[in-house]
Amino acid sequence: MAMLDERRARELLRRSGVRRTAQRVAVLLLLASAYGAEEEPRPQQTHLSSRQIHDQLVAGGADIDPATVYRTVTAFEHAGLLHATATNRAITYGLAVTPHHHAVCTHCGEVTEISPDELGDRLAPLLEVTGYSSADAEVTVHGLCPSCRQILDA
Amino acid sequence: MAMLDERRARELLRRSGVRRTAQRVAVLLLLASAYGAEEEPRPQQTHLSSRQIHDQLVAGGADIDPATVYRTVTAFEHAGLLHATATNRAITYGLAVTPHHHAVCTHCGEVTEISPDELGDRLAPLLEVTGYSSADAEVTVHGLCPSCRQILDA
DNA sequence: TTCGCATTTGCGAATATTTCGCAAAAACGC
DNA sequence: GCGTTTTTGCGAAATATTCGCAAATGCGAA
Repeated sequence: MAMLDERRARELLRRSGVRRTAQRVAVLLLLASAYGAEEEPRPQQTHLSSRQIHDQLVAGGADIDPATVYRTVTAFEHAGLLHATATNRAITYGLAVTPHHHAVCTHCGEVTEISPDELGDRLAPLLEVTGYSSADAEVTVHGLCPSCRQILDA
Repeated sequence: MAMLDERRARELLRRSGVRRTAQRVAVLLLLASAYGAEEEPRPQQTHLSSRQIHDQLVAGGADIDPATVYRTVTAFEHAGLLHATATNRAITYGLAVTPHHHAVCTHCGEVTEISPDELGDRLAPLLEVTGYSSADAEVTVHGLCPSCRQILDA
């Protein structure tokens, strides 16, 4: 189900210059599994807050300290493994293994994934303007999702 | 210097269906002034955290409670006046009077503004994919800014 | 493998941050 | 102006985040 198995997770960490520890692998796998299959009408939560990460890991039987989660997401973000998004009033983290993109509704907070395929080369012109390289850039669209717009228009 | 004077701020609040109070006008003006002129080689900070907003207002002689700032940014964000971005480890807020766009460096946290003009119609095709309307959508690019990429490549 | 060094973890505690309830104050429509 | 509704400040509680340090772990070299 997950796009990332234990083996890949390990390699990813090594390549990213991050020491491989049980805790870090766990965080990585959890975030990977959050991506899961995408068959739901409304995508499930792909981004998790530090607290959610900790809670879910503990619920899954892992033994990890909250402080470690904080340190881990910080390290991961610096290594470019994660991507932080402001959702409602919390910072949530999503896997950034492959550049991918999001649309975040400013009203309901829902995060919709946009695959690079869907985006095609519509991104390149936009990046040109910024000087960022498309290799490691991600785009987040903030706005009203279609359903919230309907509600608010009423 | 600011793109927003007292008069405009008031009108903006009214149109947004937000009650006009001294505190809210102050927050709005502060964020507007954060935009300032854009002549610096490195853009100054255009997005502020709740704490920064409070500190700067107090430093400027205003009398406002931290709790009010929290409530205000929440209200503003809902009204579509602000836009939240995850920067480093904090949520920061920037004015969203006119849709505008950002590039956030995941390494140094710097936020670069992209004007709608610069973007031209490069945005529309991207929004098509999401179903979001271009009227109220903003784009944030996350990645390595050119200078951080150089540093990290070394 | 085993050893040694550098990094990471957990823990406990110190700090920050954010939310809440409530009474007083301020805004808005009439 | 007047009454109603919303917002504010305050104090306190609930959460969240960071820190220091000793023990544990990972990783490269021998």
